Amino acid sequence: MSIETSRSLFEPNPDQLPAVNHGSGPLLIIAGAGTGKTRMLLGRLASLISGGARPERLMLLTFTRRAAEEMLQRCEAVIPVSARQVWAGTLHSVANRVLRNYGMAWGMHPNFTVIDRADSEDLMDLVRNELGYSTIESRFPRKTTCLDIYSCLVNGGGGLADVVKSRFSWCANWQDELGALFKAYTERKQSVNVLDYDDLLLYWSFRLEDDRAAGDLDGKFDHILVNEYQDTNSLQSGILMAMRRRNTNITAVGDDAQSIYSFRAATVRNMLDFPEHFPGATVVTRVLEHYEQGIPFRRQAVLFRAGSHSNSLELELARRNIPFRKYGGLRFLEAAHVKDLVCFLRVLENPRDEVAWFRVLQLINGFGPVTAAATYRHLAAGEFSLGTLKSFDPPSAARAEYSTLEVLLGELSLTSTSGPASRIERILPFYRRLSERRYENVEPRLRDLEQLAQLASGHDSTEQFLTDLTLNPPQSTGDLAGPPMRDEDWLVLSTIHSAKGLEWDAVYLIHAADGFLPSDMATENPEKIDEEPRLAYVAMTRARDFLYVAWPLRYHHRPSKSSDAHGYAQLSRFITDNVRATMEEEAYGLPEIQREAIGPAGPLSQSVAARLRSLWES
DNA sequence: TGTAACTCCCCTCCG
DNA sequence: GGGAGTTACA
Repeated sequence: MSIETSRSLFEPNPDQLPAVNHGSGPLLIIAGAGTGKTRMLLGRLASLISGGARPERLMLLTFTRRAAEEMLQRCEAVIPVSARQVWAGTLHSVANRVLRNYGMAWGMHPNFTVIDRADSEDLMDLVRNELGYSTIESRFPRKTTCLDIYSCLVNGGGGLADVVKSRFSWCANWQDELGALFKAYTERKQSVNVLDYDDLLLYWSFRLEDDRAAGDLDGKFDHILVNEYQDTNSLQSGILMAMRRRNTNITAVGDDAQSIYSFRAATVRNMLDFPEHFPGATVVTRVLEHYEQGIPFRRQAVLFRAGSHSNSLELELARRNIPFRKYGGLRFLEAAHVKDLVCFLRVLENPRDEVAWFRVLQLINGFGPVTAAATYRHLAAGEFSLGTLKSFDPPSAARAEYSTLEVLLGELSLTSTSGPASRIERILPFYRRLSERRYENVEPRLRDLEQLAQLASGHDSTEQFLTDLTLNPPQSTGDLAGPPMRDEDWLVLSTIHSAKGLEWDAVYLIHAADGFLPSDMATENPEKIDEEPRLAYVAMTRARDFLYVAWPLRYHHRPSKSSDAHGYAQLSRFITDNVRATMEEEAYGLPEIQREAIGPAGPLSQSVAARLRSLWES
């Protein structure tokens, strides 16, 4: 990257100077889309460092991984060494860092495993089964719902009764059972030494309730900078307030029209209340935007509401050999075979990890939930020493495979094979035999696993590798059309949520039709309905110069199993043609499918956005 | 009693 | 492709 371009990533325009050069004390910057909020925040960071602030005493927080990645890259381009010392990343990853650094002193078990959403659901399910709730006649909420309620409760505050009543009213009959379930879930996490995403924040937050600990931690950071502040929930803003109990240097930027994370209990209130939470705050509003044909693929993006909305488009793109990358939707780590292998590593690292044991053990033919539970009890009786596996007696049909597994785990626990990559290499042959029985076509799966080993080779310790994988998972690799590295140009497909904070020259918003956007899944209460126009606003304002809003004139219902279902195919061909035409500088033909196509349109997208805005501001 | 195999049904968004 | 529910087999 040349010096000019890297400088321009930071160079604030005159409008932004007051914010960038703000002295001390709390500062809130409210600005709309496309006004360079991130640039302003990075400009401020650079100005703090050049003014003598020590990078390791600065915290730079965001709410999505992509935003964090982008900020870090831009940061490193200008201040390479210093940027790496800044405590930068998603709130969750910084929480992890805080807990790994100070957790021991706070009496935490040092080797905790961070579990992702799917693992949390499995653990919740385990506890739910034990309490006998899964066999109750009238249906108890399913594990996903249970975890949603739980998460809402801890992130948003308020009591169980309130949360259930206001957001999960169909579960009102189960309030007592839910309370008992959550208690058991919490205790179980502690006994098996795992932290879920919420715990990362909760542990941090609880620790801050202690005056001395809070004062201590507060004193370690001179400035805290927060991006996308409108997406904080009350747990998160509580942490920020506690971190600024004495030192009041905090800078937050946000856009009240862009709050789209209510399912994470985020509330715009936090931003509106900023001046109250941080007395003496300076509030800056306004600002600017800028401009710039023959647009390469990578400066174009196709956006949609739900991951599955692009399925047919992906086929069409692959058929025409247009390279693309998809963000959001199914991730690498959610693939069953990747999870299997990760669970091997997890039991080696933390033998108390019940969920991981269940997964590993049930790979064996003849092992179901009951035998797996018996094995775990046996392990527990032996203080979780892997050696006790030998003395467990499995059903006869499973004996041979069980003993292979037991020997393998024994070998892997030796220090000579402690690196994650070498462990994966040793597990693979065993896993290959198991998966040839389970899956039709194992080759692509095994390639994924080699990719995993590749990824692991960058880490010395298994614990560090597992944590990194959970907090910063790789994007799906199977989604690349054509040979991935043939050229550096690819089209971006992304859910609207994952596109937040990013911009492209040309944006195609597809399935802008009732039931898709707004989504028919989001109608249970007024707040969620309000959020849909905000999402549309976010999607449209990702476009710098060209915005296309497209939807099929007709959806076919229920011809299931066919990729032509739902009128997707026609839409897909239209988008594919246009993406290519845009890249080749041909005419931008607008076939009949596009009713209210909106093109050359920096300002126009803004005006449409403004019109939408009036929907919820009135 | 526990496991495997079959069916049907429904498929958010984030860390 | 996975979850929930049912059924057949050891």
